[in-house]
Amino acid sequence: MAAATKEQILDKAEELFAEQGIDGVSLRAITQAAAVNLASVHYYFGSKEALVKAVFARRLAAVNRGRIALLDAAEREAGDGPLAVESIFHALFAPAIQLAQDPLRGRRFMRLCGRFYAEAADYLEAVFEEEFAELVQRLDRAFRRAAPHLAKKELGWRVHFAIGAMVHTMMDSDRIRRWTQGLCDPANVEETVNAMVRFASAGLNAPAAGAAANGAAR
Amino acid sequence: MAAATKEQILDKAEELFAEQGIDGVSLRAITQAAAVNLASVHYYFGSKEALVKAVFARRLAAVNRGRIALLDAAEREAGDGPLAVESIFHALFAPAIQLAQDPLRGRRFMRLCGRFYAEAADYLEAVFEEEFAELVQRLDRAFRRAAPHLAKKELGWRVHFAIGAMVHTMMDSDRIRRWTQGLCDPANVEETVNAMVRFASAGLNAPAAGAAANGAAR
DNA sequence: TTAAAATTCAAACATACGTTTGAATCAAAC
DNA sequence: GTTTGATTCAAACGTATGTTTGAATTTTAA
Repeated sequence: MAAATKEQILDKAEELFAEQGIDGVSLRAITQAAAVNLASVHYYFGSKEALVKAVFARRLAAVNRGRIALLDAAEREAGDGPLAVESIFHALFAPAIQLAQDPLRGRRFMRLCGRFYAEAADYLEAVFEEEFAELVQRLDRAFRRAAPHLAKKELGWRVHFAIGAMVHTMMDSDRIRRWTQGLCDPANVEETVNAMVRFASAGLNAPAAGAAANGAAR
Repeated sequence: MAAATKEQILDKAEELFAEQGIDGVSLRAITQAAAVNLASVHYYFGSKEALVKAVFARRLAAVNRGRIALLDAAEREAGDGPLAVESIFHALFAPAIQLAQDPLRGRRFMRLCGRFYAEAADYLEAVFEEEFAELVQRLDRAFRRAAPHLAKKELGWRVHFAIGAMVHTMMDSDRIRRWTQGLCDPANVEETVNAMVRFASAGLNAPAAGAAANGAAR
């Protein structure tokens, strides 16, 4: 029963942070929900800030490891041939959206991840830079290989937009469901990822700047 | 010098909220930055919550009015002919990104808008629903007209993703600039909106679910 | 069983917060 | 010049926060 307290704190913190944001949740709320003593947080983590980092690090590393593994596999499979934009986006999206499959904790952490990324709290920025450094490099190289016809500027914009689509989906998975009366459900991981990959890939390969609007062509 | 205090409070609150989030900013910080007395907030607004709503409402209504005006113009121009997806997205994106043109206040509010949308604070939810009700209906109708070949589900996903791209750009306009070493600059409104419209339009018109990944075709 | 370490606990600490108060100051009207 | 209302001000209120403390309790090991 030793480390159980630590885990319970992490679990409840993750849950409450996702629901109410980091600033909106007090240590008292966390410890009460976890049925542990208030001082336990400082005993195990040292400070609230350290707890936030721990909550964050517990899952993000795994997600990014999953992404890089998928990227490895895609590049290995492509060999010397062309690398599909679709497989890069799949590697980027799937491990994150996958979190939604755990109906309780995963879903909440997905939301929290998006929130962290969106809020970009001061003291988390460093963790971010470190945690994403390798992935960013890998993605950059992969996209440049998969879409060599794209100017650096357009590639930058479009990858940025694609990440926006992902983060938005991670952050508020309920809005899309409400808005479409349940038709689009982020809990359906495969469908969500596929829709996202199709959207992002088509967006990445959009006609270049010069082309004028040409209506709703198929 | 009467209403000047009120405006100063709104300005500084907007600025600080955008930088540090709503919970992260105290009334003392706001009033000190605005060089007004702490009690002024309650004198003019009644509570912090009311101040937040005021900050929010001051600009969001204008943005959505701009969107609907552009939508009106696009539909009028289209007449009975086809309505271009591009012009719908332009109506949705441009008034929001336009905020970036004001190098000080607008930029900050753009970030704040994204933050509001992302955080979706409890007591703002109602304001949101009300403020966006008309726009959502108009967009829904316009997209169904411009892209009648799309299934409701796919349309839902893709519009959701496009909004994600926009919100992400609004929320952290610095990350894309840093990431691309200044190549992509959201302060360049026209370029940003154009890139976003191209991306979203191509994403909306992506091939349907059945089509397998076919590499980086142009 | 006993000693030592790890963990839990209730209580308090200092600080920061949103809010309220009532007097002081200012602006304009008579 | 006096009066009235609007505005500003310093100070305090009550509460909630993160953190610390030191004793009580449990666990571990010999």
